[in-house]
Amino acid sequence: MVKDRIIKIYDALSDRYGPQGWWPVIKQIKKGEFGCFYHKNDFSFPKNKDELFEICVGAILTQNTSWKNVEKALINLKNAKMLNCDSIIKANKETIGELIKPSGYYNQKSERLKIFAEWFNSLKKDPTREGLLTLKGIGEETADSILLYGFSIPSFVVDAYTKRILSNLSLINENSSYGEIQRLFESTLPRDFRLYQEYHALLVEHAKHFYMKKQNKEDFLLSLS
DNA sequence: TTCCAGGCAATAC
DNA sequence: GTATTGCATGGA
Repeated sequence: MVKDRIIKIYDALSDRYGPQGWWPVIKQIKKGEFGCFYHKNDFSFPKNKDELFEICVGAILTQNTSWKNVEKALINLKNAKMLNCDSIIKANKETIGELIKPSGYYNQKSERLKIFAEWFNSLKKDPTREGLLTLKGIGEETADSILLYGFSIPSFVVDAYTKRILSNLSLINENSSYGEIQRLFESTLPRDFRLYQEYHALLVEHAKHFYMKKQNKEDFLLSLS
């Protein structure tokens, strides 16, 4: 049964990789120097509103972009004292674009950050998925990441890795929709944001270890024939 | 040099 | 409704 395997896969990944501590947050290493860190076994993040905003910014910047590049962009913003909602609202797109350049698509992303900041600023209570999805630049995965890691609301995040792993294990069809995959997890697992956070992070970790880049994979297969 | 990365919106059919 | 394309940088 598929649902049993969803549980067993979590246990196996958890045994293999241990606690993940997502979402990584910026921390001061020493005076004037910042780094990005995970926080294993600590689910008390985000600690404040700026940190919450930072997680949302990271979720937008990491769209189709490696996290390493996003870190550079986040640290640029932090050094410029602009990793907060007010600063993003006040700054012009060109200024933001220059700082987030390492994360790619900087013209689109700087506009999307400004749209998001306006919305974030007028937020009175916890957001809904539907509300987030009305924003230009926020699709399903980004909305779920913001809900799950920013607001600690159990909304399972489905990304390209999740799809690839489940498809490889024949647990889903190649062309299953986002919603179908999300429902598979959400109808199987206890509704606990900590579990959802760890599970998604573990899938990404496993994919990074196990799945090789296309070219390397082909070379690997060729070497066996 | 080519390919890829923790997607999304606009456009085309 | 589903398929394709543009967006951009840095690392392997």
